[in-house]
Amino acid sequence: MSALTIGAIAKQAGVNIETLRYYERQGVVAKPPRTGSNYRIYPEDTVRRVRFVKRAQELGFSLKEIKVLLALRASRGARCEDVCRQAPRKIEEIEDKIRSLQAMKTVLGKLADECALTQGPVSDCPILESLNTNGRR
Amino acid sequence: MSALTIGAIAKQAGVNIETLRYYERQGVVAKPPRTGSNYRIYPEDTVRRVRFVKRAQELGFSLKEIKVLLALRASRGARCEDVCRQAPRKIEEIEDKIRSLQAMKTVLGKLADECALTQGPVSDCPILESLNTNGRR
DNA sequence: CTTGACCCTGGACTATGGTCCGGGGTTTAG
DNA sequence: CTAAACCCCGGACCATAGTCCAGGGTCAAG
Repeated sequence: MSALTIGAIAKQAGVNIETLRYYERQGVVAKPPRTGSNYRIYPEDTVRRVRFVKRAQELGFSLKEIKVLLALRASRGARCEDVCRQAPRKIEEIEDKIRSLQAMKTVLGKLADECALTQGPVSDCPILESLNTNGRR
Repeated sequence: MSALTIGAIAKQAGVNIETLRYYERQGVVAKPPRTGSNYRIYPEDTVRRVRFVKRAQELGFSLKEIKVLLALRASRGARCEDVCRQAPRKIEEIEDKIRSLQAMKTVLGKLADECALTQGPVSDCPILESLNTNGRR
């Protein structure tokens, strides 16, 4: 039920074995205990943690940032508030990204709408016009 | 009013000169004409284009993707629709990113709320609990 | 007890997105 | 005219996030 080899973790988490070793070097995944023959043996929930890392990456967090996110738990001497104070800052960062993406979506959406009304050649294309700068090549 | 040197563009767009030359190599910024002494002279709107690139990058688009975005205009033989068909796909990608970010924001927000109610030591911290896996170092 | 699947390490290699450097020409202000 | 400031190119170098490889040990089935 516990004690998985690196290969099993990799398979379950959908990552390369090398990636796990890399994460270990980078400190985003705990150094697991070793068997007598020096094999890593991971607690089962490592899979969850790796998936968390992957998810966070998809959201634009770097490994360094993810380490910070996870370090929310690492401060052994801290009190809950010390840890949880970090959350709002991260939330704001996320909100900023969302706002930026929404702005871009709006722009693209508007252009696409205008496009739908324009049956002409490229020269009339609203998207092209909006990106209009100069010729490439 | 037009004809800016690379240094002027860089300054106005807030990027390094090297970055502009790099963008040129990568094809995200048009190769500008040269003076007799081989200096690049850029049309003024290059600044807008570079800013667009920077903005798009902040939204998680790679230079390659940005090239595609900009290539919406490059297809000389295409009609408007051919170009604008690309937009919805990009919009969906953006929406996916937004959804992911919102999900993460929700999770973080919930945890932060729980945190506010928890005056205890780290051992009681909801964030730590949620990230709970195993010890590092 | 051998074979294949798995694991170990250290180091090289990849791609992306720049950034810096040397060596050398140009332009402009004093 | 000269010096500072600017530009050119090619190539090295950096960080991030992996990925691969060589050379070698381990484990489980037959």
